[in-house]
Amino acid sequence: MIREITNKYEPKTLEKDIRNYWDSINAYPRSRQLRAGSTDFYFVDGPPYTTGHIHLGTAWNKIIKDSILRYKSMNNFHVRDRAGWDMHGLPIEVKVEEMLGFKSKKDIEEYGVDQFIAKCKEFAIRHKDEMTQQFKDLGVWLDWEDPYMTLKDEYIEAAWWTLKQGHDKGLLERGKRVVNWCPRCETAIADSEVEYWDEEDPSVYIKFKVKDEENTYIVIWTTTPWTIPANIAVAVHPGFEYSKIRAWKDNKDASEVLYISTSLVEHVLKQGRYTDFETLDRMLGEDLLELSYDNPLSDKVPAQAGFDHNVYMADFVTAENTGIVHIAPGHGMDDFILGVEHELPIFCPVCPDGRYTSDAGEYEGKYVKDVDELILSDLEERGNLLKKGMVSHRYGHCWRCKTPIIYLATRQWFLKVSDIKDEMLSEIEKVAWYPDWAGSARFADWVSGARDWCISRQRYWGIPLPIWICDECTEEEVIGTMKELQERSNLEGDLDLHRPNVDNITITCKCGQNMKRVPDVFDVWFDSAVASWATLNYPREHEDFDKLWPADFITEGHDQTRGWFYSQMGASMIAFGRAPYKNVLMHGFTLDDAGKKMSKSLGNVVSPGEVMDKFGADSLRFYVLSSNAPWEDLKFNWDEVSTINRMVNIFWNVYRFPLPYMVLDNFDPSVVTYDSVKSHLRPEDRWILSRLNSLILSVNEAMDQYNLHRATRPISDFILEDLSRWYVQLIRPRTWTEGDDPDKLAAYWVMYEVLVKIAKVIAPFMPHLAESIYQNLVHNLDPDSPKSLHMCDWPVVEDALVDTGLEKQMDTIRNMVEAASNARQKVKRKLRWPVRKIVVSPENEQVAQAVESLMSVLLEQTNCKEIMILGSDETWDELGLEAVPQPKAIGPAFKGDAGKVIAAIGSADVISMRDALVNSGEYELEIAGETVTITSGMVRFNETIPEHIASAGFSGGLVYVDAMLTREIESEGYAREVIRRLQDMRKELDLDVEERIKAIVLIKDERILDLVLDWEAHIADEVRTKLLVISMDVEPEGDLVKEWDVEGTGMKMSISKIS
RNA sequence: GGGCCCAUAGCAUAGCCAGGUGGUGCGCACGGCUGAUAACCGUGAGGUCCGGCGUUCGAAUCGCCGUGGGCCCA
Repeated sequence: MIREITNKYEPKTLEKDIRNYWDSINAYPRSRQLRAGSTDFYFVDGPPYTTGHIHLGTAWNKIIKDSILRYKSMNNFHVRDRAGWDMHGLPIEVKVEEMLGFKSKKDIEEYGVDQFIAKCKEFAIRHKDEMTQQFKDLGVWLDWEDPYMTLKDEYIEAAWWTLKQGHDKGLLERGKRVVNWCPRCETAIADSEVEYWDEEDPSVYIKFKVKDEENTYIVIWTTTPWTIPANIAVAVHPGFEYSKIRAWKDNKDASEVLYISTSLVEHVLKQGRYTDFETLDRMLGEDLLELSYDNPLSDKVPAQAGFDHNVYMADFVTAENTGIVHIAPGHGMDDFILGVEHELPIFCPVCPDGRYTSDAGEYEGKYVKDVDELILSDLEERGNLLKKGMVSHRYGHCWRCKTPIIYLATRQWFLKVSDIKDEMLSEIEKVAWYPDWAGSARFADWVSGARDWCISRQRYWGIPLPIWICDECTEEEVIGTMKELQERSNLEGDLDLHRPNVDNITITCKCGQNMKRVPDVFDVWFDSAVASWATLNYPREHEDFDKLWPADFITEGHDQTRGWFYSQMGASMIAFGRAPYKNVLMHGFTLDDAGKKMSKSLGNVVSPGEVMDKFGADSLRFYVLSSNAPWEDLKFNWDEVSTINRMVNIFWNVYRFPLPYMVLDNFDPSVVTYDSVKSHLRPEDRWILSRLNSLILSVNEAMDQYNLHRATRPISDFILEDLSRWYVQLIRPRTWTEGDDPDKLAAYWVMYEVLVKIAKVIAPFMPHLAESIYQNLVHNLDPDSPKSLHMCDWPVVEDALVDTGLEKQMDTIRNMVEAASNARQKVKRKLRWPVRKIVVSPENEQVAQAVESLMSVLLEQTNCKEIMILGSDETWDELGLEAVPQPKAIGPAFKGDAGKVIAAIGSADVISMRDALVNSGEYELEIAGETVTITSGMVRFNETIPEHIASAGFSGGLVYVDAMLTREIESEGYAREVIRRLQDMRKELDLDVEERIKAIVLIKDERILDLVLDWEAHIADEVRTKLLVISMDVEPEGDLVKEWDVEGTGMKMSISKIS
């Protein structure tokens, strides 16, 4: 049996019950198994990092995934969807360090690496479990029971195996490079781990003394004075013009000679407060090559004495500051490249912890970021400081601990991505990107600028680099699997592949000596990079990989362009030479309602839990899916969520509305079928069925393009506009009839059909609500039906039921009803009062036809007794016509008599005047016995509308509402006024629908009493009275007595229960 | 400094690719309905379509230059 439902939509309990039900029947695994054997749809979950609670963006991400997968599954795809977790890396180490109160790597070493690793693992697993629950609460169906986890052995093997492929292909390289370095974490960090924001730093102009030229200097500019001890060269642009100038401050005798870019001479001199200058020479950058200079701090940094300091050419020099760039090959990317090119010393006198080494002489032991002031005063002492100031500029920071990064030249392991860049670019074109520019513009741009990927980290909690190096002969070997490691190390059984255990495993080199593992771990981005095969347990197992890989679909936020989209592409190119995915949907970010990033410091963070608490998961889901195109940033707005919630609530009411009647009538959809009601379908029934099928079609089209907003918005429109505001209003009277009325059964069948199909259509987006409707309306009646809606097939569009012409007609009718209602307001006639007549002046034949075929709907919805349709040139004869004289035309023609003519036009017969002017263009007007002829330009005609008639326009023409009162209409109107008030009183007493009452109505006005009495029997029926007294002398008394003012007439009514 | 995206009423959005009188929802004001009723419906007021320049008979739409926001990079 169909059951009635609660009055209010209560998502929290409903959703919880549904999730419990899913658990109890194993709905998720069954729904997947059901499709085994069908076409596979291989989805790879971008693994969230296990640091704690999910935020709105993560929720949105999983909601998109879940909606698409549910849709695919209902469309008979066999969905593969292991959830994934990113569980290694510096972020977790940093959190654990914070918990343990650690400040540096020394603390970790003292605490014990094995214990530290254990803490990290515990942290990752605990958070994975917490986050799993939060995702489940959103109704997200992924394989939560058997997720892929980057810390598992089989996963680590996938990473190892991939690196081995890189090694075999000659793409793995160990080399000294300048890397982003976090001096707190004491590790290299990837470009993608650097976070930029504005910071105040010194802005200094420094003079380097030119060798063998008295009092002559090259002027450079820098924001990192601490790199001056490591200065090896300066660079100029070969094409720029430079000037050699003599400059002085007030006293020309104390002048200096300076080399500066010509265009910047004045700027620099202003900085140094020089008062005047003269140009000695001008030259191109390339002419500066023979200059050499002294490092100003060479007395403090003895190692500098051993270096030459010369000028070099570089294209990266810009015409800013001085046009000459200070080069420290140990401390800058460009500097390093220039240094390698010219075989300069890569001088890097800084330790991993950011303190100077003994190579830095007197600066040894000082933290580089602390010595800026000291170095500046040393420079000043030596007369090398031209200007010191401050500047606010973008500076990089470790994105975990927020420490400003420095650049250090260190030995690291690299994957030579730059070697395979072109292949990557051509693979990008083979992938379908949604939206297109995510791949063709954005991703392609990032890849074309890609540099070699530094994959080594000097840390603990990560996948250890599987590289073993011989102590003796420096032979390198990369291990690809655990089995390989067992063989090479002569160890048996499962090996712990994490640090520190794996650090102790040695293997024997060809040369007979021991090989030791390099101590580094992988950059954590490499972990998730291998997800598309690691989640299939490749290379340990091959079967799934051969069948499924590459992924059919992935989706992540646009920050992952440089992240997971890229890391996967890189790793896959190395391992397999092709893209690891076929379709990529890039989604946006969640921002606050002002479009600002949500952040703890701004205090504008909204958690998904908060939203679910207020409105439930389904409303949150529908909100994030419908409010934006997926690839646009979502400005979270509470009001909009609440609007969605209102829509869902209306849907709940729509669903609830027919249930009491169906229950009362024992409606059974297995007996009442389409065939049995087919011949009783009204036009509005056929209309809503057509709309329903058209809706499914548009949802299909949108979903095929992953356009979730274009799928969900029409659903919401359908529910509000078509179902709630129209269809339910239309069928209301039919549900009231008693007995086996075929007209009523037809309405039931249609409503049932619509609800069941809509439940299926909303299933991907609002899975809980959809399931609960399905359980009540389908599974509840038919135990053989699938146990869950999410095991059902997606509804097929029934072309035979689609009638777009009818949809258009209904649209017209609705506009007409609106116009009529508008016109009623103008004559102040409530809808409760019938009107005598509505006249439609249609714009074209289609509109007229719409009125003809949907006449019944129009009559009912406008509460009107008769509809009249005018022909194309016809005007309604009850409208008056008014002649408006045109003085502009009359004046010149009649001069002094114009006034008389105007007056005569006003009193002439309007109809015959118009007819004559239309037919012949002339009209004979009589003025005081004389006849004058006027022409058509002299008069304009306006329709005049009588007071009881109002008109309003609509998209297809004009409607006139004739609200003239007749006795019948007044009588019906007053009767309905009385009925409404008695119903109101019933409700106030909270009576049952079926309950019978006694009612007394006292109306002192005899005329109105008389009018109401015409409808006495009808009133008694409508308000279910056993005894009804309507009179002018029986005093109302009983359970509830009220006085009313009905259109200015006082009435007193009472109702009482009859026991 | 560079790449990509975004900017339309108080708020949120459609329209932009394929130029032709800018729609819709929320909120607001007024009104209606009355056994979906702590629900629902109608009407109305609200727009230099971010700014400027250009192309065109005509620009929210196309182009260029700015401004602001987002992501990514240097």
